[in-house]
Amino acid sequence: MSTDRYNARDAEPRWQAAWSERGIFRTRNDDPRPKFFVMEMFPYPSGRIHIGHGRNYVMGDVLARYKRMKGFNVLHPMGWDSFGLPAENAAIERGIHPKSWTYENIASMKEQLQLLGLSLDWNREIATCDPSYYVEQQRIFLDFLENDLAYRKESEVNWDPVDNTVLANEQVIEGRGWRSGAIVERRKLSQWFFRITAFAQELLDALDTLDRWPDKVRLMQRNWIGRSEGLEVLFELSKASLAAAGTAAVKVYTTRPDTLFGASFLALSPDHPLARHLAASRPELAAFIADCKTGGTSAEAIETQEKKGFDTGLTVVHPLDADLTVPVYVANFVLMDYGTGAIFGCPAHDQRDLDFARKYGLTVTPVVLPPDADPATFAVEEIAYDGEGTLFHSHFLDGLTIAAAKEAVARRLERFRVGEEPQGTRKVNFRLRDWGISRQRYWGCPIPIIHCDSCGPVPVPRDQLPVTLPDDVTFDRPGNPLDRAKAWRDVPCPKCGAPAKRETDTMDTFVDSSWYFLRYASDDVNTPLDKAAVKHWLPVDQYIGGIEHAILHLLYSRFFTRALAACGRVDVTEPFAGLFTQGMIVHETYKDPQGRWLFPEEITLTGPGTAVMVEGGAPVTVGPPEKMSKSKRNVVAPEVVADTYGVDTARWFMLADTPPERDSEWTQSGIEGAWRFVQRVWRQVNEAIELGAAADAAKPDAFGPEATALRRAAHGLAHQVADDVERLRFNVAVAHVHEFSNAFGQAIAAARGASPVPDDLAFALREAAEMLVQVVGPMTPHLAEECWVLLGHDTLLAEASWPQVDEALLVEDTITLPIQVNGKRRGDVTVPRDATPAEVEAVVLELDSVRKALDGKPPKRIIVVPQRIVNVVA
RNA sequence: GCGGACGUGGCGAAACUGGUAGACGCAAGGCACUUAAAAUGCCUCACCCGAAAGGGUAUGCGGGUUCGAUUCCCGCCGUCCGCACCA
Repeated sequence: MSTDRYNARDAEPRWQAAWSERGIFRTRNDDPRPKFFVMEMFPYPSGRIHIGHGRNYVMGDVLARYKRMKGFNVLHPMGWDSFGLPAENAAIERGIHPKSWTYENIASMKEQLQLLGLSLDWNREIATCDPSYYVEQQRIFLDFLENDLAYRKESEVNWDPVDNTVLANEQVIEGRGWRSGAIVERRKLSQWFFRITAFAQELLDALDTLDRWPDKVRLMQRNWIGRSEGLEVLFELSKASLAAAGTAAVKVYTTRPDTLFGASFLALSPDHPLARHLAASRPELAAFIADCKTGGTSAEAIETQEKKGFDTGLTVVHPLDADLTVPVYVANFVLMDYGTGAIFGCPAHDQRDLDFARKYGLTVTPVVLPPDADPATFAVEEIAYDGEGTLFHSHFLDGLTIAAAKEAVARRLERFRVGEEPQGTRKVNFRLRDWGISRQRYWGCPIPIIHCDSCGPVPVPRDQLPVTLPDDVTFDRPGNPLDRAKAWRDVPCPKCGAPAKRETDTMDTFVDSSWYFLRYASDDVNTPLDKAAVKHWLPVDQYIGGIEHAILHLLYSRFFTRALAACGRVDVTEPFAGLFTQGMIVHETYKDPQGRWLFPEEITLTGPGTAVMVEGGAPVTVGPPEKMSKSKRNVVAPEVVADTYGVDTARWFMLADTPPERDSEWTQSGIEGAWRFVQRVWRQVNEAIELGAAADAAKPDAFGPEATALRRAAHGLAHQVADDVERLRFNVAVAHVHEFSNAFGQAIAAARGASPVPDDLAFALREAAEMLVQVVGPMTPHLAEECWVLLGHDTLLAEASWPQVDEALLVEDTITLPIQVNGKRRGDVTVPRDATPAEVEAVVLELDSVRKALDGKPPKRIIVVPQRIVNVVA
């Protein structure tokens, strides 16, 4: 029997081959066991991966392997989010076709991923750029179209006037095109949209049912959907303004109808129809509107933009007091696509309105009086008041709370009429916008539409799907190659047969990832969306991925699932029952004296925060830990770790110490610690086999204290780690394994001292070794297989069960209670587990430390918390 | 600006629903084994006073509730994240 080192380099490929040969991770839909669907967010095949990419896959793998041991039919699939801009950039920069670039990357990344020993069902591997995948996406598009969930409308895009091309937001850098450097314009194009807003309320409400999602993510989605309740109010134009306006009234949206008596201006969006109407005959207004259009759409451009207004000279009548009129401005900060594109300004109670009023000399009338403020002297100067209070200066609202005033105004305006319409209408608004999916790009899923001059946009007949991307395209010029692919583009109209053109826009890649989890359910490539299989597998029991997808990907996926249900394609509404957002792996950064980034293997650490270069010994600037990235070179290649320490060491390290939702720092000493532990398990199992009972030894009738202690530790381990893994507390699971290993080591040392080893201890040693191996199986699967063989098994541990826990061993007969006097610990006492509080009290009062503290006086009170603590109040 | 989270030894952290603060690991120091080193095993390791026994102080800071607070409440300070002209 060998107690040499465990040779990961030899063992790991062997076991990976064994798993693969036996096909044990192949999942069948007709398996009768209860299902468990665990998946990690699929990667974009950008090229080589680094160890930082591996953390979420390892976490998912631990759960998948654990659930298999617990008797579940586990689905743990993998795929590639393989459409996207980087492939096109590679084509432009290096002349490689996006398709070859993508598939080459998939091949090498797959090899690297497989190195990690993940228990994936590669039979269900998908790539979103494969026609066998996107054919279904095109069908879904047509389903959405037929169910009024997809539509076409004009929308603004970033336009590069030099390259004559549309730019994605991330290609606009400081308002300029990333390649041409030209100032980006906003231009309107006809584009396809998915009607996610139809589900706004459902998507919001259902967040409450997602109790296994992080609160943070639910909150982010809630804010993103952004529901607000308010009132639409018609402001009639005053008589003098009617002719110029050419309309009878302007509709505004407000969430603060209570402050209506504080209104001092109305502001229209530059895109508001009335603003445009007026601009037609007023060049200075047209110029103002044009001026509003310059500048980027980015957040910081908007933030720094000065708030500007243009006085139209028109006035409107106050809806609650016909004697009052309010001036109408056009203002650059009013958005056309939220509410009605027009607002009323109440400067006293809205900071932005106040700034605007001060700038243009408008009146500021406070109408909400803060509690305890004096109505005679309260005034708003520089800071608007948006707190609670009661109404004043507000006629029939005076004295009401804000909530009551809102209600009173709504009731009154609902009864008033402007023409046929009620003057006020309660309205719920959402911040959420419909999802524009058109991208003027080549490397994406083609939109299955043909544009005909006489028939308009015509869906591609379903029997002609998929519309596949043409391979014969060039990237030597800016713009979308599909626009130039004449042979592909020019087709007859499916309806009338006249010459027509294909839609050359492709879908946003977020569409690809919005239903791939449904695709995994099917094990038949010809039925990519299999309703019965989806019903069987969905929802995903545990989804694991980065927090960066908290909003878009996860919201789009939720929408897609609901939309598909509305189309009758699936029976589920929420795709992900459990969500976990894992932290990143970070690593220190290193720079040479010239300021160039260095790879970790190019430096030698010489102390805390100091390092020198391996070659030449020049001093190295050590930077703080940051997300691993190729550009900063603070990356570690998985194959290097596998070669040096073995993959199990890397897996153990990734799970240890840091809570999985936090960022974890990759360090040399940390990985060495993990390596030592892997070796320790190997050694302990070997020693336990040597000292322990034979595999077929009968269980002794009785166990002495030493053997019992070890058995308690081993059964406690299996119990604890099961709980830890279920709750994804991998760092705590690792700590519990360490704790057990310490106890195991002591038992082994004790056994060494005995000769011969008593039967009960020998049995316990062997049992403990078995349990340890089973428990670490999900975390360090190769090591566990190797130990499993040593233990005499001819099966695979990957197919073994989780150890049976003897519940009786988890409870002790006696229990040690800490004793406090006045809340300070003054000792402890060991009592029978089932001792009554009175019995405990009696024992406690006899304690020297307690007597000393009481100093002969009777205690005021004794609190006995059974099986927890005793507190004596002196 | 709005919303949220977090703050515990030299470091990563643990502490279940208000009940022994610092489990477990890393680093550091000591000892054993060794010709020596590596590896391994054992021991020490929050801070202050003390030779020790023991005592005191400690979970960002200040209050509060409680027999008892890392945990609950209020106010500050700091760090991080999300949204951001949303009427």
